[in-house]
Amino acid sequence: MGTIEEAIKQRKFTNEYEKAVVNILFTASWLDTTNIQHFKPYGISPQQFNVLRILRGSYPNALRLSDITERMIDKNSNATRLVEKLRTKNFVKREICKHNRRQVDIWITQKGLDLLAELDKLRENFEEQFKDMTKQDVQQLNMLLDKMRG
Amino acid sequence: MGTIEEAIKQRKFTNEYEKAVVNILFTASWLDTTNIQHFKPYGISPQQFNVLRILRGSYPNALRLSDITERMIDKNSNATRLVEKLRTKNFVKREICKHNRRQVDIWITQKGLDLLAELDKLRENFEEQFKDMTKQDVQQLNMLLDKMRG
DNA sequence: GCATTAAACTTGTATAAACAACAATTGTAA
DNA sequence: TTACAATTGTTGTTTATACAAGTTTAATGC
Repeated sequence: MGTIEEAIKQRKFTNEYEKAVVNILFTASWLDTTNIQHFKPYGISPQQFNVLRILRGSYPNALRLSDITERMIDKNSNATRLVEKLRTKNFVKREICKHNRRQVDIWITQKGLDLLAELDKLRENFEEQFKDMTKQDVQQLNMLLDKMRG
Repeated sequence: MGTIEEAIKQRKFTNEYEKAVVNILFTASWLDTTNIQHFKPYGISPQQFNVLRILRGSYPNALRLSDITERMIDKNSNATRLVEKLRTKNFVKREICKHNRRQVDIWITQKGLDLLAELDKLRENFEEQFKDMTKQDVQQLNMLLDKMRG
């Protein structure tokens, strides 16, 4: 795909910072599109996948909704609705917390774990294409993104 | 904000590639949220802003809808509807192309140019916060993102 | 205790994205 | 020329986002 200039047919940017912003947004959109296509046959969205992975991270312990929100990539998303979508598909279980009835405990189910195991394989293949980058490249990229957010 | 691990309260990733994917998506979401807030008082969305800037790039020449789609950050967006939104606000003008009546020519108006000039100031301030990064850092970041997309 | 405030979710609503299906125009080739 | 295919946009529909307002429960202050 080459440089961002080629990808969006733009010759010049005001400055390198502007270009980096566009580059990040474009790369994210590209990743998202790929993810959507990956997940579609399994009937989940990238955001739902994200929630499932968060819950796998705490398995076998439950998380509260607020924990999920805190850990989500897209903080603006509506965790209530994402969890409800996953619940109707039996990928997660939810229960009002006994000690504080305002809170909701959420677990991933075995069916959810099985789905993730299936998707893990797909994602390994997907990440294969990044192997042109050295481990050092990727570490550097992570460092620079962290630095950019301040 | 610090590292991505802090930002999404996650301790470990499967590997650095996985982490980079999450980091890009998270950073893009963060940028998008900021952009939405920037543009909201002016009644446009980040995508509409993107279209306006594309049209400014070709000003005073028109672009066809297909040109705009080709240059958009998010290729999945519906350029027809974005342009229509901008047209009702008089930021752009559109006309069926005389030579090929399937095509549509689109220009940015003076009102559109004025809006962008106003927003340019905001964005300069916004980019100020990236000045912790050296120019070399940003160039490196751009290079690595380009490399990641292959 | 009782009113207030805060916490933790949920719901409502307007707008936008995802993606397929459709329509209109032009190009091509027997 | 007259089907057939390809280009270029538009429209429909389902789902998701953005964000505000509402609901329920718990904590706090008098």
